[in-house]
Amino acid sequence: MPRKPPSRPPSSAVEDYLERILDLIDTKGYARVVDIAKSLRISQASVTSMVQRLDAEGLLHYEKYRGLVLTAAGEKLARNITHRHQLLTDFFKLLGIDDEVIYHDVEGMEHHISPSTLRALEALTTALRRQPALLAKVQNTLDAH
Amino acid sequence: MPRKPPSRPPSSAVEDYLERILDLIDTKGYARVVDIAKSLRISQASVTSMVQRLDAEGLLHYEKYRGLVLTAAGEKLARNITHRHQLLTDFFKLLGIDDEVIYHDVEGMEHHISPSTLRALEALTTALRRQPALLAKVQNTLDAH
DNA sequence: CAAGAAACTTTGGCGCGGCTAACTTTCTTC
DNA sequence: GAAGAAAGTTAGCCGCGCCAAAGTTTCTTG
Repeated sequence: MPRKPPSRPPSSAVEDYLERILDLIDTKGYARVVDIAKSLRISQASVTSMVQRLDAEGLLHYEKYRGLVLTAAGEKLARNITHRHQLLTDFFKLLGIDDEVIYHDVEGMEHHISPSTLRALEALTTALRRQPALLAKVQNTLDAH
Repeated sequence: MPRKPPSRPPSSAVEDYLERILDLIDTKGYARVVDIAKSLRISQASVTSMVQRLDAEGLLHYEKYRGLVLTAAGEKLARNITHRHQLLTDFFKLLGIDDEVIYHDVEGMEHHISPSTLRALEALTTALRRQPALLAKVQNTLDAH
């Protein structure tokens, strides 16, 4: 059995990179340094060094000048992150929050939600979808400033 | 009129400090460096330098070796932060999430919630309090793993 | 296939927010 | 009021995650 390095939980930055990389792969078939950089609005230099780090951590395979692919562990992690992002977005969408605001808030909050909190929000979202009257009430409260 | 420095929005660290400082003042009457340090589980040295910075930003008055008091601006900001923290805690409490988890999650998320999202959560919390049946349903879903 | 363009990497640097160690000031206690 | 304890400060350092500038590799195109 290969020895696992101690590995602390992924930082917010690591989660952001994985999320974008998976999205690029799912939509374009591959993830280039230049695209990751544009997507995250950071420099290519920053992307290169993070990609090297993610390779060292076993989350992706990186070949200098040639590109990268997620490992099984990296893809699994990335899918969890994406799922969490989607659940949060769905929940706030249900509350009628503006898309721009949702994007901003989810981007910041997603890294700090525990699995159990996420499950609770998921259950709540499901329950609320069946209570449009309640949601309408919330909207009224908000519209009344 | 004094010229306002450009001043970016407060960092998460700044918000954490203000939150603890206000809490100490409200409960003990004053906030000493040593207490802030214990409360945030960081060194006194770190607190000293942050306090100097908060003074420079006009959020508190600091007198070397003698202590500190919040300015009007600092207290107002701190109360907003505390209010936000409390709303989030109340909301998750309603969902039946474990206290430890709430504490952890709120600590991380609170810095990333827009006012409009906060208002929506507040309205939702109010509406949900009147729907114990719905909340029970959420609990059932969660208990069923 | 040569040469310019585009992509990528390396190097060195910076700000933030922490730290320890050493020092100074203030408080306490006898 | 002297001396030790406690609180506070300063100096110097570190890791993270970003950057610009310069160098290297790969792609494109006439």
